[in-house]
Amino acid sequence: MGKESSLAPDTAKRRRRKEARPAEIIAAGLAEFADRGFAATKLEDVAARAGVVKGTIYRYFDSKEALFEAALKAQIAPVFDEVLGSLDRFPGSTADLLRLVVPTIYRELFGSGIHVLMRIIIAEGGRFPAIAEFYHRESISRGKAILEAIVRRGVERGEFRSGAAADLPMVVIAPAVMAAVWKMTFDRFEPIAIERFMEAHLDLVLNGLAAR
Amino acid sequence: MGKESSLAPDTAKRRRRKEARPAEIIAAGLAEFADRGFAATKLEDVAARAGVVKGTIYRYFDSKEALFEAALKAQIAPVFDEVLGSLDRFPGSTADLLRLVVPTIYRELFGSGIHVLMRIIIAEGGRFPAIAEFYHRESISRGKAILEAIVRRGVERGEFRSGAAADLPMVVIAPAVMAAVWKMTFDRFEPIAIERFMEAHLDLVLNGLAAR
DNA sequence: GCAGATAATGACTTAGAAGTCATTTACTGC
DNA sequence: GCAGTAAATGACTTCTAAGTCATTATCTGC
Repeated sequence: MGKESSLAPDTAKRRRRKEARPAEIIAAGLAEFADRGFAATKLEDVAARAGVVKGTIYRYFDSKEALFEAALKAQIAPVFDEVLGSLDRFPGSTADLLRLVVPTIYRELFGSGIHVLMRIIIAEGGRFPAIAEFYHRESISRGKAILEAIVRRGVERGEFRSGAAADLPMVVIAPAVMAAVWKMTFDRFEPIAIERFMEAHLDLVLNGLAAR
Repeated sequence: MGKESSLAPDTAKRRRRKEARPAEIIAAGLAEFADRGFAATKLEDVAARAGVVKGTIYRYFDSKEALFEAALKAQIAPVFDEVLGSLDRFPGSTADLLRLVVPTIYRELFGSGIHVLMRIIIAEGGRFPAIAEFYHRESISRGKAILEAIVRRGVERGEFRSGAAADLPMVVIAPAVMAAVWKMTFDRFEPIAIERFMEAHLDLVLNGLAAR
């Protein structure tokens, strides 16, 4: 953090921090957008949360919309690519591979800010097609490719049945999506235990794909 | 949709239709709320769509929020109850029962306005907990009960394995939820074929639950 | 320690949408 | 047909939040 040569560590009220501001404003914006939606979010609130004043936001972003798009793009991190390559090298069964990958997805979904992102995409995707398209291209389609590769591996090695489910590997991850949706809608009224849910998910999927 | 017939002798510009207005305004409101969200929806637009003027809305609803709640409550129709009773009487296997019930759910989800409702609940649930709670109580928890009854039947008759998936029957319907979410976010960029998706869904679930 | 340069501020303007209400007009019973 | 009524209107007020900008305070190099 910045420092000052007075008594309290950070007394100056107008610290100039050109480098740090955008990221702080983006983080504040993302949080506000996530639980209010684009239209209901006030830049005044975003500013307050970021520890600045509304006018400051306009030094770094042209408009509310520009901040919105910047915030979402900053959050969409394609971490998938390396996984695809390492699939070939995995030594165990494909069931074990799924037992490794599925919990990773749950951790990503519920540990990081991704389900926050999901809510925004669902809520605002219609009005910001560019964002939905970007997210689809950068994250969703890659995740899908990985799933396809895994299921194909299982079929090729004779571990999984071929059939309708193997042809549309998306269904394999559906319970995780449902859990995320539940978390953001009904969890207050009827909480779900993610750990148990994930076990049920794996139980269903591994048995559903397994060759007889 | 309910528009005025411009040819017919319906020229009067201020028809008084006390009975029909509320339903028309609600329908218009639901449509606008669904693709704009609560905050971004303008009552002026709702009025235009309903063929009235903004002031008229206030004859029937106290506020934008009141209209919103009325619209959602009108759409939440608990059609589940009779199903629960008829489960006992179903003659076939539990797999066949699911092959009957799952397509019904897909038809409900995609044929009627339910996935529209879903989007609103996801987008605005945080700001309108009363609505989310109502929807959960009237629809979700009943659907869940039905699923539980079906899976229990399968286990009791020795058709389904008992295990993690059978203990949390929610996972069984997850792919339908995912399909609905997909429809409202990425379908423009990468359309999914609901029919094929449903087959993959049933394939995965029936095999995943089946006793060995 | 001084003089630019510019990050940050907060008071301001503006736009747009919620909500109000006096007036107009269609319908009703007589 | 007429008078009373209330449904519907549209012009109005009010309020809120986006976006602007002249001023102020902090930082930098000298």
